[in-house]
Amino acid sequence: MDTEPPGRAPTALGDPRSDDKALGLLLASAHEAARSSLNAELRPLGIETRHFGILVTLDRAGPTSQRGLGALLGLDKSAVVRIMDELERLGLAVRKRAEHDRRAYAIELTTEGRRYARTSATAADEVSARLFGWLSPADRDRLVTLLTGILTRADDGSTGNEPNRS
Amino acid sequence: MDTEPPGRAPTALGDPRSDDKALGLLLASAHEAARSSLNAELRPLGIETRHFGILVTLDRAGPTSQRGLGALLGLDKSAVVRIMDELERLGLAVRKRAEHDRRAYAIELTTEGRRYARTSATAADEVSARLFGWLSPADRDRLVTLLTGILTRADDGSTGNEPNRS
DNA sequence: TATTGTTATACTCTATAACTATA
DNA sequence: TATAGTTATAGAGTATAACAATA
Repeated sequence: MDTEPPGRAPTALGDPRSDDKALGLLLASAHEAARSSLNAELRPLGIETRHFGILVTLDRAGPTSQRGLGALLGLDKSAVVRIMDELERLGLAVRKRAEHDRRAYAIELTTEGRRYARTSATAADEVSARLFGWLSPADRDRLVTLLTGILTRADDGSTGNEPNRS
Repeated sequence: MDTEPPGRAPTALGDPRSDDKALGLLLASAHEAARSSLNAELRPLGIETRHFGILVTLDRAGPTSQRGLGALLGLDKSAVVRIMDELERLGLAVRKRAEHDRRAYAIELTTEGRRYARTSATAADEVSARLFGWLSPADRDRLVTLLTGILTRADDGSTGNEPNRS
């Protein structure tokens, strides 16, 4: 018989269909669970979501500065430094100097890094298939529209707490 | 006709309508922006989202044990200890001993705590109106269904990876 | 033995400020 | 002056393990 969803109880504060606090909690839970799932899938590779994002971005966009990576992924520049330190120590990416601007880097994937980018993308696909695969194209489109609407409205009025406007 | 989404670039990794990684990033961004908005609104009261959740829950459910609060809000018991320390220091809640179980507390709001619970709920309503008020009942229903589906599918498979031997 | 709560610890994420070297 | 990157630091979220008192 149907028991309550285990562990987390997204409706604990009320019904998210009518209760804003419960809807916010549901949003938080879905995000946290999704990230946790991806981390679990990436664990055998020895990387986590933060590395994954940069690997995939570099594999896609080619050599990029740290600031560029931060802008693409919504990360602070200091966060990119830390993640890049880890990726270099893992031998997956290298900091080469940009030719035209000696302040900046042109971050490149190593051969191993490119392999990791693709292997981890495949691993991530398995998580995605489970989490998002059941969505019809219309469902998915709707979800993106709804989330984007919430995001832009939050960013509008959040007391000038602008994220990465650098 | 469509220009790029402002501020954060949730589509930086790709189009979330077709790219799973971008959809995950969008989910993260929406959550983070929502929490940030609520924190900004609660700041004048001197509390944050974590206190808000407990205040509202206590105001609604009446005296509750710490473990009960954690279960309702998806918080670890050690997290509840920390938040309760803060709420007691703020004079908003008190730890009374449960009558039937001398291990447990029956956490109660103070008069001031009840006032805070309602004032902060009103403040939260303003955030909610901006973030969620534009959703039609059908939109909202759909969003809840989609997020719940993602959450349960994530919780299903992500914890099975832990070896967790005894 | 199991559970409530406490403490210690640790890792992640986010954010800021101060600093360097270039531009 | 402004920008790319580095470093240090801090707060918040999440999690676990060890422990005392009680069930």
